[in-house]
Parts: sequence; structure tokens; C-alpha cells
Amino acid sequence: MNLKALSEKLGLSPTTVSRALNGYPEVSDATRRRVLDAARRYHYRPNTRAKSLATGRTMSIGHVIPLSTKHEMVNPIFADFIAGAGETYSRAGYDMSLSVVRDEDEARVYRELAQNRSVDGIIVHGPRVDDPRIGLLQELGLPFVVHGRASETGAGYSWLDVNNRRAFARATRFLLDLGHRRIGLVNGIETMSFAHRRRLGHEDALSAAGIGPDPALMRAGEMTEPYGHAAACEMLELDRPPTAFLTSSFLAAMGVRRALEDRGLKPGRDVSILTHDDVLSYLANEGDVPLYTAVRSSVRAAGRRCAEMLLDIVTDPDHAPIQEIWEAELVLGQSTGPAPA
Amino acid sequence: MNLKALSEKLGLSPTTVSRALNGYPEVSDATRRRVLDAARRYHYRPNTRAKSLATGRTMSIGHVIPLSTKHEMVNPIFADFIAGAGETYSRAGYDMSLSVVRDEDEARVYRELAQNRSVDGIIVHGPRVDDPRIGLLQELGLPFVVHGRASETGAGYSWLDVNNRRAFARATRFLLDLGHRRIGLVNGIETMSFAHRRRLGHEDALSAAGIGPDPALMRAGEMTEPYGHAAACEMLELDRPPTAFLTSSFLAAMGVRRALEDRGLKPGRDVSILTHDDVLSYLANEGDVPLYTAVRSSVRAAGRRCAEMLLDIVTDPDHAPIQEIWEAELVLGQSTGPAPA
DNA sequence: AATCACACCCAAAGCGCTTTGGATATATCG
DNA sequence: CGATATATCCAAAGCGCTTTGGGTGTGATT
Repeated sequence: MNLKALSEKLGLSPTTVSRALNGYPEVSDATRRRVLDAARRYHYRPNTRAKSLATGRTMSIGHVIPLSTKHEMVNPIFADFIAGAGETYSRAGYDMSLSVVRDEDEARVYRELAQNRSVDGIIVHGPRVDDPRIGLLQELGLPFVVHGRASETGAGYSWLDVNNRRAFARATRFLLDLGHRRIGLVNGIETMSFAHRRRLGHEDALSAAGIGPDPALMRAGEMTEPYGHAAACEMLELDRPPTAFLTSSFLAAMGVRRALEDRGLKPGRDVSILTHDDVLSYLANEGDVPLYTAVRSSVRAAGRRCAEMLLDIVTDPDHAPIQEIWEAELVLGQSTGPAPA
Repeated sequence: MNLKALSEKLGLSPTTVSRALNGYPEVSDATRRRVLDAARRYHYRPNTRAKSLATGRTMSIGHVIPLSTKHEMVNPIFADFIAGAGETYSRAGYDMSLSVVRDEDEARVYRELAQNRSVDGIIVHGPRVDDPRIGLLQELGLPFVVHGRASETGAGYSWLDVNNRRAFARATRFLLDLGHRRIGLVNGIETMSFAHRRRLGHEDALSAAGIGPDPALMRAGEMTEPYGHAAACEMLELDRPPTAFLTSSFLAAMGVRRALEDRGLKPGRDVSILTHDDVLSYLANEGDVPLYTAVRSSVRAAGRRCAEMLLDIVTDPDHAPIQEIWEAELVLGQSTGPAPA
């Protein structure tokens, strides 16, 4: 059942039927009702490809996922982000198109998407420090929103970021206030913008307290449970081990916890753990008193909002760049306590 | 730069250029080379929408993700599956189209996809016992592959499943052999086909050993860490607590471990844990001796394979249904040991 | 020299939709 | 009543590609 068939059934021209369906004013209310009725009765669905060929708009948003050997983008954080963005898209009638591409193909794919407008806009995931993708996309004129930020100022393009620097400064400050002086930082890969900022925040708070950064107490790596475990194990072997850990992800925090328990140390009493919590749906940190003290910001909510921002920009091409920075909340859980004497 | 422009530059008709690019034989080698050359030089990329409108093929595969309030499909397992499937798609030049849809819209979305062929085929995620989607898709004539199985026989459609029943029977048998008689089952939601089968496998092994199933030792729920923790806590409060746990996911196993550690119990010595392991990239169960004893099957590999199967079916419409069942391997880790006397 | 078979190329239709630029009928107005 | 709006509809072109159904020129065959 296509437009032509439907219009024949109605004894109208395709033009009129198209206008009736798309809410143009040049059609009487009576006919419009008749058309809408028939469309429903015959289960008419416009062919999206034909529609987008004619209009130039595709009603679909691209997410390009680098398939790196070095770095795993398809991670749990990504999944929750997608879920959030997907909600927004489906409400607005948009589709989501995922391309998993090897690093070396990434630029090519962007150019391709831009050249024949396969998508109306794209979301940039996992920005690195001074990420080249931003410049490329600006040059290509393809609307985009970055989840995170690539540069310090983040001027000239749209992004939504958590105030990672402030969050980690606050977290560190909180641990310092509890008397901790040796804090192990278990960070993400620091070429990633978010991890870089977290590192800076951590050092901000340390230096404000007159403490110099200690490389022995800092790790950067893929944020997995085994990584958290390994990092904590190493640091706990030091002559003067940390009395607290600050981790960049929930999974890493779980690894740290395991390292403590290996040694019969109790989190929150013997050693404190403070983690960033992305509020992943299947890693809830809830309960009367949450398990972990955490700086918290929902990545799913971020997905929803990024998608909204992008749709705004896509529907209004001269929309000014939208930039949003979210403050993480610091929630108290069971995993922190005063530094042991 | 489109076909027409390119053909003008070459002084050829669009027909010939199209044929040259798509490898038809009706064009001389010399012209073909000339065309391919020019295409590269001018960065010509055929417009996918126009192409698919003309051919009827879209070069894209749909993944429909139910956005349920009850059940969270966008979970870590899903992310890894997507990563695997995405690899296959990108190699074959296909795109992946994700639709996050509310439960009540699911059938509508399938009908829509089928009616105007927005995708060449789809992957069905998270089949439930006697899942109505199978029948619907068969009726719609849209090629599809199920990750899992909906019915016992699984006849008449394509699927790739882990032998969940056998895996859990083996796992249970293994625990029984170690002397465990009270085994806590921490399963997924049992309306899901995979969880249902795992339950059956568990009971197979129990009854083979002359042990009746004990409802007090069985839980079914969303496979999260807190769920694993809560389930284990409850069971450990029983008068005769289990000496071993069999869990359906790595995250749940981590919750169980935490419950043990809360009580000062050591996994593998005081209480055993055996889990299903999907070999998620960020939850590696590796090392000289893995942390957990597990029945293991990579969901990422499954994603790759499902995508391959679907592409086979899509490219050859009269392809017979492909059905594959994978045996999980049972790997020994540190989390199991003989039942305490 | 006429015939045939190829190899090579092209014009034009068609995929399903939107949109431009009228056409026609009805209502409004001086 | 004729002129002018206004409301309602339509024919046809166009989006960028593929594909059908020829057409033309060359060399081989008779």
C-alpha cells in the first residue's frame, strides 16, 4: 500500500493525499479526515527512503562507534547512553543508525555520511583531548553533539558534559577532609577528555591542600573490574599504601573492593573507596545507604538530553551551539570513613 | 557529486557509469577503469537512499530493542552482542539500525519495517518462551535471526543459541560432584527463554542425583549485582543455607560474592560460586586461574555469528533456516571447592 | 556482400515520495 | 454583474539511483 494506491482508492491525487497526511493547509478538513481514515484503515506507512530522498531529511541520527583494538568503546556506559538517546529518538520518530568502524575508517565514514546526508546529525562518543573529529565535522557541516568535550573551552560546537574536574576535585576534597592523605587514583585512559579532566580535578584538590601529586598513586586504564583490582593490588603493596581510592567507574570500584577483601580490609573502615557512578541501570548503587560513596551523574539521562539537543539543532539549522555542563552530585555511602589513625 | 554529474564529467551515460561501478559485464575494461578512477578522484559516493529505493535492498539490518519498564533489554550483554554484530556488518558494508521501542509498539514497528522494507532483515533479541514475535515475523516475511530460541524445537526459523540447558545441567552436576547438596540458583527472569532452559538444566541434574528442587533455593530476576547480592543474602539466612550458588550472570555472581564477604565467608572455600560467563569485554574472567568457575560462551562471538547468518539469509532468500547450538565450556576457577563437611 | 553475433553503450521508465506551479470552482466585493 | 480573492485540488517534475529494452558499430561467418 503506497501513496499512489491509497490516492486511487480515495479518488484523489497523490498530491492531495500527501498534503493531507503531512498537515498542509491546502486541503479541506473533510478530505483530510477522509484521507487519515483511509490511511489508518489500509495500514498505510509512507516509505521512509522515498520520503527522505524527496525531502533530503532522513529522520535518523548516526552514532559512529570506533572499533579500536586499543580502546573498547562498546562498553556498559555506551549501552546506557544509547538507551537514553533511543528513548528520545523513538518519541520524536527518529531512527538511530549505528556504525561500528575501525579507527582508520572513521574519517571516511564521516565524510560519507555527510556527503549524501545519510543521517540528519550525529552524536560523537568518547571525545579525546583535542579530538580531530570535531574539526572534521565542522568542516563537513554535519550537525553534531558531543557527549563530553574535546577542548577546554568547548567553544563553537554543541556538547553536554559532566563537570568532571569539579566532581573529582570535590571527591578528593571530601577524602582529604576525612583525613586521608594518600589517595589512590584509578582513572580512565587519560587521552580521553573526561579522564584528563578528572585527573586535573584530583590534582586541584590535592594542591589546594598542599599535597603534591604522587605518580605511584595514579593509574590510568580501561575501566574494568580486573583493572581496578590490579591497580589497587599494586598500590596496596607500596610501603606506604593509600588509605583511600578514587575510581573513575563503578566496575573499577568493584575491583578495588575485591582487592581490599583479598587482604581482609573492610571498605569504609580500613580503606575508603569513592567512585564515579554513571547510574547504570544494572549496576544500581541504591539502598538506604548506598554501597559506595560516589560522585554521581546519570549517563542515561545524558543520552536523553544529548539526543534532544541534537534534534533541536537538526530541526533548526541556524540554532546556536548548545552547551550544557552538569554538576555531579556527591552521595554518601558505606564505602568511606575517616582515615585510620 | 552524484551519478549524473560524474557521468557528464566522463562523457558517458549514467547507465554505463552505474554498470561500471556495480561490476556488470556490459562495459569494457577500459571504460570501467576510467569510471572507477574518476569516482575515486571526485570522491563519488552513491546515495544509499536512492540506491535502496531503486533496488529494494537497503543494506541495513534492524535491531529492535524493547524499552520495557519491567525488563531492561539495553544491558551489558546487549552491548557486547551489538559490538560483535557491528563488526560483521561493517565488514560486509551493511548498516545497523537500532529502534528502541516501547513494548506496546513493538508489533507495529515490525509491521512497518516489513511493509516498506526499511531493513533487509532483523535480529530478534531476548526471546521469551513462545515468543509471539517469531510468528509475526514469519507472517510478515521479513528475514530474521533469533539470538536464542523461542520454543523447544526451534523449527522453522533461524537461530543461534547456547545450549543453556546442558550448560546448567553440567554446572549443577559439577557442584554435586563436589559434594554440594544445597545449591542456590540465582537465575534470570524465567519468562525469558534462556533462563527457562537454564532452570530446566539445573533441575535435570538435581533429579538425576535424586534431589528434588527446593523453591527456597531458587530466585529469578533481572541480572544485576544488587539482585545477586539480595538473593544470596536471603538464601544465606535460611536455616540450612546453600553451600553453593549457581548464577546466571557475572554481575549477579559479583553480588553473591559480596554477600559472602559481608559474612566473612570465602568463595571457593566456605561457599562455592559457579556462574554463567558471557565473556563480556569489560568483565574479563581471566588470569592464570580465573576468579570464577564458569560455564562460558562469548556473547560477542554470538553477535558476530548471528549477523553472518542473517546476511547469508538476506542475500539468498530461499536459504533454508540456519540453526546453531553452541556448547558452553566449563572453566575451572577459584570460586568453587568441595562442600564443607 | 549480406548475415549474424557480440561488445559496448544509451534513453527512458520506474522506485515512492514531495513540491512547484497552475487549474477550477466557489465566495466576496465594489 | 464582472472582477477579485480564496479554498481546494491536480499534473508533472524531481530526488539519485537501477534496469529494461533497445541501438550502433565491429569482426567473423557464409
